[in-house]
Amino acid sequence: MKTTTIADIASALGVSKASVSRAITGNGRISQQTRARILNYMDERNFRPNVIAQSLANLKTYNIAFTVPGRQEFGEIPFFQKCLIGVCEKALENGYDILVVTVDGDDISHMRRVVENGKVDGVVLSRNVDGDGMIGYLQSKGIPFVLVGTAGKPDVVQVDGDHTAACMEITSLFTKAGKIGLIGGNQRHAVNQNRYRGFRQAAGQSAPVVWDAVDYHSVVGAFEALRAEGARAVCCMDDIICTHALSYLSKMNINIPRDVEMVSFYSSWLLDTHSPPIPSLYFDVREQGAVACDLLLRTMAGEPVPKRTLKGHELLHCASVPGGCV
Amino acid sequence: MKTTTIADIASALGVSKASVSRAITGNGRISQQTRARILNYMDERNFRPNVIAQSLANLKTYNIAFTVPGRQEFGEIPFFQKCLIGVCEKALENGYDILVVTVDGDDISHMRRVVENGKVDGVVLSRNVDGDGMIGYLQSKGIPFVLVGTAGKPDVVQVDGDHTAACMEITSLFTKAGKIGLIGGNQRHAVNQNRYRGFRQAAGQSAPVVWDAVDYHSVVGAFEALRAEGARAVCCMDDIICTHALSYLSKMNINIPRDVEMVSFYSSWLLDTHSPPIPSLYFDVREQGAVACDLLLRTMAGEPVPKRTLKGHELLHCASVPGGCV
DNA sequence: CTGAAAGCGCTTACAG
DNA sequence: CTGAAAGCGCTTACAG
Repeated sequence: MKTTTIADIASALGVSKASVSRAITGNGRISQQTRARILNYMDERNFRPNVIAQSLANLKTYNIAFTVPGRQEFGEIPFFQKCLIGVCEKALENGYDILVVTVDGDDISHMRRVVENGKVDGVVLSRNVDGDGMIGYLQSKGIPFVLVGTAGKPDVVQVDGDHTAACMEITSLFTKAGKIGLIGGNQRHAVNQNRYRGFRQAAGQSAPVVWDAVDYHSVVGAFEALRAEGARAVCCMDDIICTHALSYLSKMNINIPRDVEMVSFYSSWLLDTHSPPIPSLYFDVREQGAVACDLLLRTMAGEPVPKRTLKGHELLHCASVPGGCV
Repeated sequence: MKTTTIADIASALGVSKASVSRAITGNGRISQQTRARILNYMDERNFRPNVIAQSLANLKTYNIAFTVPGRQEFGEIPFFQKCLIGVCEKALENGYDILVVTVDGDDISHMRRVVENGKVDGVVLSRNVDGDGMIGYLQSKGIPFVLVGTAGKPDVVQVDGDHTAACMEITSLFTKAGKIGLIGGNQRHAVNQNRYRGFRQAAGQSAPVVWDAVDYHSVVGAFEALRAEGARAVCCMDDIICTHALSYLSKMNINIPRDVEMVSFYSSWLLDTHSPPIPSLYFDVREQGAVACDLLLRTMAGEPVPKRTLKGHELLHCASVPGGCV
């Protein structure tokens, strides 16, 4: 079926294409009357202007790129889904759509293609890995972008939970219980560095830490190492690590809290229903995505925006903290 | 900075825009020599044609829509991420990008907008919920689409795991153990209906089933109801249900396999590391996404494709099946 | 307030 | 094989 264009509706109404366009965009001078008549007619026919043509005329795409890790690093956590939804919600509200761009390790070729093909007006980065050239590339292209997460560079607009403060807060609840250890994840991830920092601030320089626990076996190894150093409480850097650890505890009949205290720096429905529930930190990732997208849109509109936005957290399952929370 | 166009490179090389275009697309007659010269020059300058302009000229967008549920139904499983990655991989290979479209309950307005604005050439639907008007809408618009999942309508191109066969297979491993019960999820989901069917085929008409266990408490209620009916083995329709159940068992000190056998119709890294590991079904969702996208691309190219593609599954943790697997 | 015309960057018949 | 021209569907100065 032939698609109808503004030319069709113009001739049907006996006006010019220009007037139709003005009715649609609201730009330029046009009488309320003819505008209403045109809009009304379009509504009846359920006409929608072709966005591609608008894009070409305006040199804007009404698309925003959102990065997700490629197949290797995807993981089993729904982080990216949640963030994506937040970004999507805000984008759709403003007439923008989200284009997904996969990033495999340090390979940013997909982003290059999308940017250089002129398919997006801006980008939302999720979870920055230090060392890939993404940020430098986007800056060199002068394309607006916002990061959900943390980057060392202070000139990058970023939105994140305050992991350092949150981890310090939850860790400090256990400092009187005895020695505390930390099972850390991938050391390259910026977010893990922030969590580590919070842990150190509360637990002190001598508290034992094991990095790069990325699967069941390395978690078990880390846990045993910490126990060997006399840890009374074990902090897990995220919910996956914690779940692995809990599954090991259950297998070995190690009791919480009698034999060890467990803490997680990241919540999960799994930890909520564990018995006993594990104290953990909750961040609203969907909200962070929405805020990031909002900042991006405002940047694209030329408004000034704060460089660093830190969203709050919640402390879950205080009841499981010996002595309770403050 | 002024963006460079094919006109720029044409004049720089002393040829016409038409030749440059022919060099890019490979369409039309052009000598190997000038083609190579043009391509070479473009490479050096790292020139990429503006896709938006190509879209308008070709009346193609090189975009594919991928649906995800909006914030209410998102859930804690990474299903959509995984599927999305598969779709993305295949799309990118073929020069297409993925546009994310959220669907909230029965509200398909976002899809309408994207389609009627002419922003996509085709769509990949994930997880169909019977009753929303999505399929009917897309058919009425005549836009090509493929479903990852199952729909009742035989004229829809669909890709899915063979849940019915898989659930029948795993259920039948427990039929001699005694009475089997099933904890079901949302009854409206097509995939759940398929799983139910497989369960029925293996367990028989009299086996007890409880539907709509959607959170910890309803799962516990369902579990107790089945036990009250004398179930020796309990099948969980997915990994979330199963994890909730396991967490209840652990709390109540109910032992596997002494007190009850547990089975899950959907795998998860959580079940893998549970002690003992829970027999479960594994489907490669990323692959399903890739296959769906491939079928869509072929449909758009006018090739005939099979209406229904059923991908295989794996049976995980047979060792936990009493008597082992066949 | 309204229309005719040029332009966004590319493609593709149509003539050479 | 190559170029000049028209066209994809919309927008926006520029004149009325």
